[in-house]
This record gives sequence, structure tokens and C-alpha cells, in this order.
Amino acid sequence: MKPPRSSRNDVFLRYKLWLSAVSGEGIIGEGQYLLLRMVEEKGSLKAAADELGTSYRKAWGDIKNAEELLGYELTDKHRGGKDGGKSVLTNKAKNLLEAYDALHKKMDIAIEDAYDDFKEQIK
Amino acid sequence: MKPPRSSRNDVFLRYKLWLSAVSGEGIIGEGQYLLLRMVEEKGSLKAAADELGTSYRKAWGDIKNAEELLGYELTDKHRGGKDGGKSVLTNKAKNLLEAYDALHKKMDIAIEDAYDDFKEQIK
DNA sequence: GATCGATATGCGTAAAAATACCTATCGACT
DNA sequence: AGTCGATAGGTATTTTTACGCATATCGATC
Repeated sequence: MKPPRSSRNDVFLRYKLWLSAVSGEGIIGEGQYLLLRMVEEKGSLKAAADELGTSYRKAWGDIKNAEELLGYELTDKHRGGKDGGKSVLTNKAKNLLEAYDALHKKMDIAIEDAYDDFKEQIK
Repeated sequence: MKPPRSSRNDVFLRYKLWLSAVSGEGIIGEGQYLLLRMVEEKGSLKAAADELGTSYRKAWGDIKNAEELLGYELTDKHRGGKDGGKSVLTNKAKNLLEAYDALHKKMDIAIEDAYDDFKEQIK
């Protein structure tokens, strides 16, 4: 019995989805989504960055950038205290993440549907 | 009468869709799609690259890369002759472009549908 | 068989994006 | 009041990616 002939050079479909400003500049993509979710879980930006294996500098810059483009804060930031400080998601941020989640789920379903037709068409 | 409050920091949804190899390496994205369509129209890779404002070198490299990953030729290439040479899309390439088109249309519809819900959810 | 222009490809350079480094500041807690 | 660790942010460095340059090759047409 022969193996399917497309086993070696098989193609896959990938996509990226992100929020952008009118300028085209990216605001929230997969990375920022994960970062914000991690902030939510860890309670601090530093801990989130460490956990994701990225630098604090980048994480901080990404969030600041997103906040500037959105025009509102994504995290409530606190310095000082025994633990040095903390970051907590704003309600708007939580809302945004939920919406992003829902959006991504819909797109995942759409692409899965389309993928079958696509493969049929190119074979 | 007040303008809608989201006129300045409005957000948009953007997405990219591409074919990738198992390795994750990109094969065909928007750029390659346009390039191949232009080759189809112009009958030569050079003319296509010129028209799109990119270099022949890059265009050639992109197509070669895609062909290697796919495991088949996207263009029939001819050197010599009065016009120096030409490139013509293979049937497989035409097929692929059609499938890519259909896929993109479906995704455009899906994202348009999801966008309304998204905006409602974050406002 | 000489010509001409597109295909073919290596390689050096430049532009851009990501990452790293460093130093300051804040404030709840002890 | 002193400490500690996270937030804050400027600047340098590295890595990646694209672009440009140069040069060879091919072959239908004349």
C-alpha cells in the first residue's frame, strides 16, 4: 500500500491576526495577547516576561506602544512595596482579550473549513 | 452633534494568510501571489518585478524558494530569443493561485463577519 | 554565428527589527 | 528612614532581512 504522495512536501495554511491602528501599525498580536494573559496570571510584567522567555524591556515597550495607539491603559501599574511593584490588567484590557479570543476562534474555524477545500483544489 | 468618540484611536483588524512548509517556512504569501499574477500578465519575471517595484533578484529568489519547498515548478522558464527570454506559469501554479484566491475570499468574509461582533464587544 | 535581453546566481552592503545593557525612579513594607 | 524589586526609559549592539551590484549563461531571432 502506497503512502499518500504528498507526505514530504505537504503544505500548511498559516495566518496571523492582529489589531492595527489606521497607520497600519500593529497594536495587539499573538505575542501581546499572550503577554497580557501572562500578566493577568502572574500579577507582574516582569514575571510575565520571564515566564515567556522575553526581556522585560521588550514586554514593557510592547505594552506601552499598544496603550498609546489604543488611547487607554491596558494595565494598572504600581511601583514600590515588598515585591517591588505589580501590574494588573484593566477592565478594558480584559474585555479586549475576550474579544480577541472570540475572534481567533471564529477565524480558526473558518480556516479549518476552507483548508479542506483548498487541499482538494490543489491536489 | 458629537462625532463618534472612537474616531481618532480606531482599531482595525488585519490578517496575513500564507502557505507554509512543515518547517514553518513561508512558501506563498500575498507578495508571491501578486508576483505570480504579474508574471502571468506580463509573461516575464523581470517585467513583473519591474511592475511591482521590486528587484529581479528578490523576485527570482522568492519563486525559487517556493518551488523548492513545494517540490514542483511554478513557472516554465525560457532563456534566449528576441526578447531575451520569458516565464510562463505552470498549470499547477495557476491552480494554486485559484485556490489561494478562493481561500482568501472565504477568510475575508469570515473576518468581516467577526469584525462587527468584535467592535461591539470592545466598545 | 553574432546579438540582445531575460534568466540564473554569488556575494557584499544597507536598512530594519529584535535584543541586550545600563541606569534611574518609585513607594509599600519592615 | 532604609531596603528591595518591579516599573520606567534611553541607548548600544546584534541579528535578521532586504537590497543592490556584478557577472555568467542561454538560445530564438536576425
